[in-house]
Amino acid sequence: MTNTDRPYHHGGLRQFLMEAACRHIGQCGIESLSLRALAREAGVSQTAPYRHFKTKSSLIAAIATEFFLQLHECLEQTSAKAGDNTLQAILDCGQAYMNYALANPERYKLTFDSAQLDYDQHPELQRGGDMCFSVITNLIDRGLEEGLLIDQPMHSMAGLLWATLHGITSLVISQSGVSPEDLSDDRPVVKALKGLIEKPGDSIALAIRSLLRDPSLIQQHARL
Amino acid sequence: MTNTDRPYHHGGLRQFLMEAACRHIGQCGIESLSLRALAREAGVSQTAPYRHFKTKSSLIAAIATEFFLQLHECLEQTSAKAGDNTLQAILDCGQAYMNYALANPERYKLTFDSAQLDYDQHPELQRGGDMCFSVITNLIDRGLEEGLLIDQPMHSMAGLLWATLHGITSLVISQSGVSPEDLSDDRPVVKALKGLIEKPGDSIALAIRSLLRDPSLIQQHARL
DNA sequence: ATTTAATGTTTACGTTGTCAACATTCTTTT
DNA sequence: AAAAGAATGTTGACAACGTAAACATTAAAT
Repeated sequence: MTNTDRPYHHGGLRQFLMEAACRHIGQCGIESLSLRALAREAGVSQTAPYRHFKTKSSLIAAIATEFFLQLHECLEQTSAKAGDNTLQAILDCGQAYMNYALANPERYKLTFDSAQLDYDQHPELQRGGDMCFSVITNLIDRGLEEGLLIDQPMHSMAGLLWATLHGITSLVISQSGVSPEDLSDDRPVVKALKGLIEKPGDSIALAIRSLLRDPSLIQQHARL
Repeated sequence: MTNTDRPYHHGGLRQFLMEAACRHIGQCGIESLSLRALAREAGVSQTAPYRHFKTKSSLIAAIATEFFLQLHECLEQTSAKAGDNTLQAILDCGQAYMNYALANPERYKLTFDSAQLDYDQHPELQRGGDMCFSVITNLIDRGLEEGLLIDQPMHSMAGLLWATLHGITSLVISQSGVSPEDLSDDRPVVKALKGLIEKPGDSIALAIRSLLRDPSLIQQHARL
């Protein structure tokens, strides 16, 4: 007999666990996530979560998958808003990618953490990654068709763009405990990170410059 | 009384623990690193490691610090080898960064994992990062002085270059369980990663193109 | 009304990180 | 050479975790 008045069936335990886990991850990080603690918070026994998730890892995979779907939705909307302006769409999607990730830093980090997630065991994670990447590849395809981009393999340019966005985002997140106000000393690393944090649009624009057939086009979007 | 013939004093336990931990991390990842298991391997009691490291986290920080120092050494040597050719030095250091990281993927990942390491608690980690970054900033400074690079803030360009190298490296590492032979299906994500793995030099060259005052200079180093 | 399935609970195990107190031996000081 | 101090071990203990197996309750299906 539990010590609460909650009926025997929780009724929405799976959803509760995912939401509570997202809150915990956002506040305390993945390292201290504990199924037992989530079960206590839900007011159920410590092994009840195992009725909804085979393992702790399964819960984490579900959270990462959901994050991919949300990120994809955000990128699709951003791409659609830019209409026919391919360069604008690429810039906006880059900015949106970073904004979304930086609004959910722990979940973003988690989603690419091979210590926490085995993509081979979770095809839905592979599909989620594919969906997000397809927004980027579609825009690179358009850019190639229009002659906007240099004549390089689409996958190389899409891969580099993704790697750059991922790199900026990851570096900012890994230093996320340090706010811009704290970054007051004059260490070069700190100044570089401050630039990435405060003017990510400029960094993204500079990165995209490498893909442009006419690099001067970027000057309409950033002072480069 | 232990069940071995080892004298009471191990004699080199700290060094043993660091080396054994590096081997373990390289083979099985950070998630399953256990001080008790390392103590067993060393033939000492399970709390002996706490005479050399205040916490498990202290051991991990020591490993990351050592990695930074080794990476710095590698970058300094690579930069020196290129002599006066700044563009070549930047390209070579980019390649060296990736090569070194990809030869030690789990330690590289660990070194930037904010879930494992609190840089504020370990100033030696901050110094290690500063040292490595200084190789990059020195090269960017030279490039600016020579008129090789566009007229942008040094820290922005150095930050972007670092972020790009970090992004490529991190993405390749997070998919490191998938070898190029396995990447045989035609998913765009897989093709992009394959490109990053097989021709990192091209990706680095393409990225550096964005910083060059004369982008055509990169054609001497890659078919772009 | 009965059966099945979903979703809870209880009991248990092995493992972990870490603490405090004590033990041994190496180094330093007198 | 002896004593004191420091370094580095050991032992006993605690609280917590993830997970498994067996059992219990109730919601849904037949």
